[in-house]
Amino acid sequence: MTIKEIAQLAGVSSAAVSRYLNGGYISEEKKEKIRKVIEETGYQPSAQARMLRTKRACLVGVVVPKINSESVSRVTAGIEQVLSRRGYQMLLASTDNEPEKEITYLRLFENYPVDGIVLIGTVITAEHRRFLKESKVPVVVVGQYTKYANCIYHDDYGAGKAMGKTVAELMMRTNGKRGTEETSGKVAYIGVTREDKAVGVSREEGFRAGLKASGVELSEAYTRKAEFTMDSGYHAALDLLDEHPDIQIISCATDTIAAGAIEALLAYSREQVPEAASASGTRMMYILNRSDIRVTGFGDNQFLKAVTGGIPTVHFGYKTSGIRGAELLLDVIERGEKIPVEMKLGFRMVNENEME
Amino acid sequence: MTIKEIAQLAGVSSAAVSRYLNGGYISEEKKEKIRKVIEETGYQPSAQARMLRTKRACLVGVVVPKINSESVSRVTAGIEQVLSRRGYQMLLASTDNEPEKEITYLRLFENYPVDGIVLIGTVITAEHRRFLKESKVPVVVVGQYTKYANCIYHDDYGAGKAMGKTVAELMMRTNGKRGTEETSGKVAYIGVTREDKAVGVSREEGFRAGLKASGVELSEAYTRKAEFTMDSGYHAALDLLDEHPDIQIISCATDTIAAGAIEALLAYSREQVPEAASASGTRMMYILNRSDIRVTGFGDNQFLKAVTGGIPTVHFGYKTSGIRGAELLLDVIERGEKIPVEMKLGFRMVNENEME
DNA sequence: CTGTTAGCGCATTCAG
DNA sequence: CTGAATGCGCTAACAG
Repeated sequence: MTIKEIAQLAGVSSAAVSRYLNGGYISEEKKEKIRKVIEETGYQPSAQARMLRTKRACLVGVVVPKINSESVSRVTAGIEQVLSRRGYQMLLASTDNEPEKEITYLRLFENYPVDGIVLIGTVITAEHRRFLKESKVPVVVVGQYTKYANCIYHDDYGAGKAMGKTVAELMMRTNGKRGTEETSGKVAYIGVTREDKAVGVSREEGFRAGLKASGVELSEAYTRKAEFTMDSGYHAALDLLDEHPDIQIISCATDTIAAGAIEALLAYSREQVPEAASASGTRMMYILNRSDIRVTGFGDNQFLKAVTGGIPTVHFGYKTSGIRGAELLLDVIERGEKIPVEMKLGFRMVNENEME
Repeated sequence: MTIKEIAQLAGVSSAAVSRYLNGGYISEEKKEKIRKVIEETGYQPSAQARMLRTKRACLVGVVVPKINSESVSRVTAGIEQVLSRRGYQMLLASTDNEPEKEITYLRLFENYPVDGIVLIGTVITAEHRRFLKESKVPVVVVGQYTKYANCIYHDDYGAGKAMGKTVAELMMRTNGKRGTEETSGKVAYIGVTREDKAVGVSREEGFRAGLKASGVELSEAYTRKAEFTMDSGYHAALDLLDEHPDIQIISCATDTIAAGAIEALLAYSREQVPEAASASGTRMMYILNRSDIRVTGFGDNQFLKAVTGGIPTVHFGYKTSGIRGAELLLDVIERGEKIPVEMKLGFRMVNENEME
């Protein structure tokens, strides 16, 4: 079905049909004829051809690192919220944490009918920068700082620092000492690649600074790097536990990694007290953490909170960043806003006094 | 930048450039010239215009009910795997569990340059059926049975039945009785809307049948309906617990709902033994379930497994359904396969003897 | 091997 | 108000 065929069937010109479709001048009489033909045929105009002409799609593409993530879904929920309110639709492309795929999908969107792109950033490579500089369609980056595009990011350093302080206090409360050898070296950290500036660098540096401010040092032997997966967190934590029996706290760069760490502690407990657990009579009792080890995270994952009761973590305004990001994008799409924007969003500690 | 401009700059025809781009006959000499111009200008062909011509996009659209879901992400992982291997890319559209949005996005994809569509189905309405029947592009439905399109679905009934039997056995082991009043009425079920044929009907009916086969009856007073969210499961479970102090098992239609139920039990335990918990000295000990209540789910969620140690659940071949779905789709896209296919995938019980 | 030509399906002039 | 004509950027014949 093409607009031309509809025009023939209705005995009008294709232009008339086009006007009918787009609200141009047209007589009631022809309007009715066209309406009927369209109804009968079930004709649907090709969005594709329209876009080739108009250069407007009322569509934005969002490139995300992965699909199954609470933080990502909160951001996209925010984006979707403002988009739909303003008559836009949203398409997603998931890169499965492969930066090269990110470029591929950015280019795909660039040459596809989308009016703008939101990149939920992880690693910003030279290729990324080149793209941001040269892109034909407006882009806003969410979750990472960059000077090559409008961006909205979170105060990862501040959040890390706050968490560092919280952890240090926890240690002190437990040990009743301050910065002595007895306490130092007993907090472990599972981070991520430093290529991720927000999570891998700022968050970790902040964490270190927060600890230090309270007189606690994070020793290198007590740190590990993990991927952004539970499984990776599990292995990192296991490794940590094997090598350092004196660990009291395992702080993780994300709640997902923290979930893996909790899994590791669970496995550890089982190993250590298989008899006690199964002989206890109340089979349904799980010991989530080795009694002297606690886990912290970042991201305020609701799932984790539900099933564990909540570990100390940080709430970022993910949904807000999505909202603001979409607004920024629409500003440049619709109003040609040219002034670059960098926006930093705050955070909120969660469960810092958990189990106090 | 258009192909025409490149052609001028390189002193060749636009057709030559097109051939260069698409691997047609072209002399080394011109090839070199064109290569240079393209490099200098950073020209990128408009995928959009190309598709208008070729009617091929090497792209498939996937409509999903939500983004933050392990089952959905496993399906898309499967799809992506075969797609990328065959040179296709994947775009996602999330409907946030609103069936109307599903139609909207299906129509978007229909008129957008995609070669095919995968619908991860929830509710199949009359509108859906109409779309499936009339769609201009091939569609395959994953997760629901339908006769209006190629579909791949899971044995929800069988899985429900197996779970029913498992639960019944659990009850019997615990109570040492079989089908007496003492045991009947003590298993609760949190289901979902019956509009979802797979999860809301088959799974639940199967569950009932499984229980019945073992002499246990599920009484209506012990069932609740929930959305596909943790929060909804939480409230449903709380309600159940309030009304029926004799519940021994809460079976949930999904692991996500089960997570909510676990959260409810946690909240309950806290309420009931606030002193005991905080006075126990080992602050990090969580009691996940009220000692006499267990929770079961469906879906084999890895996150849940990690942090709880694993509840009885069933593993569906989600990734496999994605793989098969994509293969089916490509068969009709590339080879014009016309024979309709319905594929039912099996399941595997997980943790059925958990804490035996 | 190469350039010219003719559309893909639509929206937009521009004369009526 | 309306239709004929033009072209968005590209590819697919077609004749060189």
